[in-house]
Amino acid sequence: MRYSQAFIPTLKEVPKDAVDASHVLLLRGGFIRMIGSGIYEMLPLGQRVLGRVKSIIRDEMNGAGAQEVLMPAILPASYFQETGRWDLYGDVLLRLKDRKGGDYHLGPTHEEIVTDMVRHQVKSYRQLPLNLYQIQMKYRDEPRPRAGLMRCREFLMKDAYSFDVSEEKAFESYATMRQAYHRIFRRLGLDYRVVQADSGQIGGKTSAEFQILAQSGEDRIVACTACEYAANVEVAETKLDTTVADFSATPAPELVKTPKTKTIEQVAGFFEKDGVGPDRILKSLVFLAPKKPEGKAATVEPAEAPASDFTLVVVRGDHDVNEILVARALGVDEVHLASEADVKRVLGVGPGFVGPVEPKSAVRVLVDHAAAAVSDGVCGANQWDHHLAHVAYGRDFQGEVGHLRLVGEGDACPSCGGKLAAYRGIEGGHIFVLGTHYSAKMSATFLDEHGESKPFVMGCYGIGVTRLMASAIEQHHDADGIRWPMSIAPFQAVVLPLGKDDDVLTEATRVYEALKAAGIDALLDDRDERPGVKFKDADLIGIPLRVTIGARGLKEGQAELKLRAEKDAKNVPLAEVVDAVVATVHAQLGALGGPA
RNA sequence: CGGGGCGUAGCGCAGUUUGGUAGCGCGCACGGUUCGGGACCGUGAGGUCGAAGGUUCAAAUCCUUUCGCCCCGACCA
Repeated sequence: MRYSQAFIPTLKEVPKDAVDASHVLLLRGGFIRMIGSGIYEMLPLGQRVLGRVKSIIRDEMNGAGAQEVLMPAILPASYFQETGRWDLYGDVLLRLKDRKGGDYHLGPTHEEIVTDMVRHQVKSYRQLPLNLYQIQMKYRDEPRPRAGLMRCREFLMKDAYSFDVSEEKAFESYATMRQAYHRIFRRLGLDYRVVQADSGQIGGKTSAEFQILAQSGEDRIVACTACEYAANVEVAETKLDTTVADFSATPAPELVKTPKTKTIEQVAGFFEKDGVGPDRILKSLVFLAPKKPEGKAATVEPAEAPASDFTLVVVRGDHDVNEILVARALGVDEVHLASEADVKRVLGVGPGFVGPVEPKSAVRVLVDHAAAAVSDGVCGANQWDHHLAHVAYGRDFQGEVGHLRLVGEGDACPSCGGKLAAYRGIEGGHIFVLGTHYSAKMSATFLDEHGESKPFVMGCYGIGVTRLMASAIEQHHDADGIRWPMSIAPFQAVVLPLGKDDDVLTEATRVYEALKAAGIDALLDDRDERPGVKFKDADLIGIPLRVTIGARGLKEGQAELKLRAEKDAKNVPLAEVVDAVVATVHAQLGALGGPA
């Protein structure tokens, strides 16, 4: 491609709405443009990168035995109604009506549709296993789209679905996909971790997330520094210390006036003189967990919720409550932090002064192991502006003890006891064993070798394609711009002729043509621009290899070869520069584990 | 949905407090000089000031309503 004919609208200034590196650089580099909140169009450069990501995914999916299909983005309501997700999905589902008033929606994911496809066409165990995938736009009316391509309302997703005769076989399909995902993420040049995860609304019991490590990531994960254990903090475990407080030497509880000390920080500040840190403060949070009718969103008016719907959860001041674990302990789907008004109504005192010692109402009390181990703690006194010092679980308050907190940096690995390290991650892929969750609801069955009718055992496997494109930038950029991995760069090499000298342009064009002939995807910056502009643009859009040809070098028969990711350039005889580029491109692709 | 911020030329912004006929930088067009890290000089095109209503002799500016975007939180594959 000749730059003079290319549509690459780079920006010198940072668009004001962009914050994260990937967002800023995709906009500045002329890769994408926003059309509405969470809705973007791909400009030529973006489309090129996307094409490369897609082709790597296709390559590995096909290699793993999956077959590509394409399902509609616009779907009649009946399929999601069949499994109940028409109601469950709530506002996230983008709904529309056709001219006759019929209900439709844009597909947020396609389990129902693919299950329908298979139930109509597959009748025998002889036709299994089957793995079907598509790369297609997904639509979710996110409560808050953000960070450019990271969280969009329209986004490109690769979603695959496996169908097997048994749970055992389904796990084999799952393992195959897991391996394929490893190859895909590696070829994309991403630093990632596979972590245990919550299965969320999709359903199913076994799942793993492919988390791309990045400071800007929305997810928090922990990984063991000594073994393979890694998990999303939502489900992370730790080697539990189930020691219970030894209060034999603990003084009697003492009511202390603590005006205006509501937060842990303030309480710790107040009791600092007594040597009490956050790890000796008992934090009490009130959760509302109404049992909700099957398949319906919670309808209980908070103002009417009885005390029995509230739960007091006690954790150490330096710990955070894991709401998923609380919900699990209570046997409900989800819990919500109670409103301030509810807390006052039920416990007679506001947040900050609530405690587990003789609460005003008979609320259920759950105590985290670590909090139960505090032998001389401080907690809210259930009176305005008062805390209780010298309290201990077992003596001053009771409750059901369990694992309720978010695991974090420094906690003990549940599998080997080593130290866990905390990271932030971007969820790039998520793989699930679904079991018969969808097939049973949709009567999707086959006949096994005994002539018996059985539901398909399914798995599903997603990759956020557009999100991966942004993730790659989060991991590969510097102050000058993007540093694309060779495998997904919009061009593999850029040839920069400098100056107005006709001989320079002639020679640069010769090199460019030779690169193309050698199978290199090259860009020739033949624009009538000053050198600085060409350098800046090349760095910004992140082309991995740069061949610079100037008047001085040309006289000496030299070109300059520079890797975007490295600081220094080196001179290469013009006669050898094409070979050098070809060798470097192949070496880098090979290093990423792809075909060279 | 709660909190905060912002909508003025393609992009980034000033002007709003104290109403008076819309400005700067970049980009764009033309001419000239320049040419290895986003050059310089000159000329020029480009704006229903997010939208609607109101106050006023006069509204980007004041009042009301509304739409949109971003950030934090809630929520979320």
